[in-house]
Amino acid sequence: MYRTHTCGELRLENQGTETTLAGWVQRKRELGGMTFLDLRDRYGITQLVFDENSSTEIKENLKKIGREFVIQVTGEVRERSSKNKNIPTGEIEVDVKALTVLSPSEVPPFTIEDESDGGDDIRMKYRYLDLRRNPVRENMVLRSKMAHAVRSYLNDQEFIETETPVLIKSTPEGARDFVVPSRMNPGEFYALPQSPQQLKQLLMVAGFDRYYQIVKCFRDEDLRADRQPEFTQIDCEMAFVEQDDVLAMFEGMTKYLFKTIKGVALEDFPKMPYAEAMDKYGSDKPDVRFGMTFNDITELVKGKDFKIFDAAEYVVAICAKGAGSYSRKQLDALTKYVQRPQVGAKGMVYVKCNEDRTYKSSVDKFYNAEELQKWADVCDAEAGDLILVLSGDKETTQTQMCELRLEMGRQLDLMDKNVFKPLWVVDFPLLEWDDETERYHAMHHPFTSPKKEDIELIDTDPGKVRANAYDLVINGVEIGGGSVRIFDSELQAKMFKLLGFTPEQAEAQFGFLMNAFKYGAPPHAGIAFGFDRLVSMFAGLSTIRDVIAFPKNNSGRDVMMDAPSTIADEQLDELEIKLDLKGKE
RNA sequence: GGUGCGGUAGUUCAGCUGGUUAGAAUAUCGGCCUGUCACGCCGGGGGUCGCGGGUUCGAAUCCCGUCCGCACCGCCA
Repeated sequence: MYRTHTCGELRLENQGTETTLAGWVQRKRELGGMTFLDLRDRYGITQLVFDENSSTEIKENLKKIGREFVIQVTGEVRERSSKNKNIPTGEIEVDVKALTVLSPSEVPPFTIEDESDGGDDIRMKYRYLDLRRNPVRENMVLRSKMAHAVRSYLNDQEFIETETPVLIKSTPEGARDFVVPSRMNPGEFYALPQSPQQLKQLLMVAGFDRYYQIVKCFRDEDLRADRQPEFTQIDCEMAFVEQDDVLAMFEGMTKYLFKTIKGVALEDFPKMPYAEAMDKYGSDKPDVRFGMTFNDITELVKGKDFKIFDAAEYVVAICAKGAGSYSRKQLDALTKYVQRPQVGAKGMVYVKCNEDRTYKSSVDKFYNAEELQKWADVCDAEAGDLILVLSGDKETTQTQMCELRLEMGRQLDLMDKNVFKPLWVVDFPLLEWDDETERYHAMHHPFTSPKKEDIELIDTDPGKVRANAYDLVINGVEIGGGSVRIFDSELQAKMFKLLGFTPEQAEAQFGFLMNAFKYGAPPHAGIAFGFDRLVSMFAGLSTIRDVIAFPKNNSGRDVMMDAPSTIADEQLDELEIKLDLKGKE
């Protein structure tokens, strides 16, 4: 037996008992005549004591032991003469009578402590050491608990957890596929699923009624702090439901998670149409923890000889409460912020609302106090507030103002990460015009159903058609999204045509789904949650990397395994693949 | 594909308006220490300043290129 107790288990009431512990050496403290050693496992830390009375053999062994050695000790639990209130085992220690080195360790490249001295780079290379650290392990434990809670909730609701294949068919819509060559079918490739979308719809045709899966999905696109090439979805689908049924079910699941895992009781989630989200926040994933909503002042500012505003399609203002005391320097920094290429605004207009009800603005030359007063009225600005204005074409300016609003939210400390404000964004457009390919793309995916009342517009004004599609947004993060699907093969064919597929292409790509719909497809709808983002939100992190055991770096590499890598010529021969790398020697 | 920031001891960083022998903390090694718990004290070792080129009497420092990391834009149905 390697151990009788864990390193987090022993208490004062265990004193006098003989115990055997095994774990990693956290730290040795040598005081000459005696030595303290902190022994660590995932459960905690227990202090071991060695002194004059220890055998020569133990003393010899102890000398060789360094950080991160795996050792096993047997000894008696006794009360400490000086106690440590900071750790649960702080009242006891183990007087060691036998010591075995189970496995030595080289000096680790960074310290295995809560506040490690290691940077991201080195921690990823030695991820197995990083995972020994409490904060990282706690994230993984949180993830495990959340997955368990999800299963528990959905099982109680009669959902069937079903695994779908990872080797599937490539589809040109959407993100780039990761692709796997088939040895038995030379020249042909599987694709890894971007999501099990069609498969779960087939499960509805199969009559499964309620399906879910916590499943890896793969997208060969560039990475971000919140985007990995392989990531985990809580993937769900229901039959004989309408949009509101799905929202209610998964609002329930989200509330259940917040309640059981974080002890937070969420209020009912408001629903906001996409159009409203864009008008008020300039984003389809608004952070509604704070207001500072957009005010369209386009008409108000025209005809005063300020050429920039006169030429603008759209002029938008936000009111930053209490920021009227911003210095020239701070305002210049804000202007610089919106002028960064990532935001791309040409400039920024400000209006300070002074305490004496006068106004100081960067456009005083063009607008008098009376006119600025009107702006302030529209923006609900009072003395001590700051009005910020951007202008240009509507879409671009909305995006830029969205960035500025978030930056002001950060500067004014309005984004408390312990406050959670969820909402459903609904009524997304069905289609999105793509200038590059000069055709419409499905905004969600090609199986999303249009709103009944908008169906006529499909032939006349496709861009105006709204979809039965919805996103769950929490604190400005897109946590989940889904839609009511098309279950009528005629409507589906129409959609494919609209998206530029010939009937032959549609048949080749999605024939299996269209076929299935010929055999009695129930009305169905579904949703998928970004599980990594949900966990990172619960953990209070802005990156999903630290809630993934073995994440990839910014360039999609696993720096620990050094993947991807080249493969042997024999492997290529078997696959009948010949490499011809363009642009590389 | 693009923008920004970064790369200096095992590690995290300082140094960067060019100028003696490139520093600090921590880790590590040695010595002292019987109640520590971030133990303490004393001492030692440790550097291709990412790489290549250029400017200069002289480059960690300035310039160009390149590689790598991070954040973001594009992209992500």
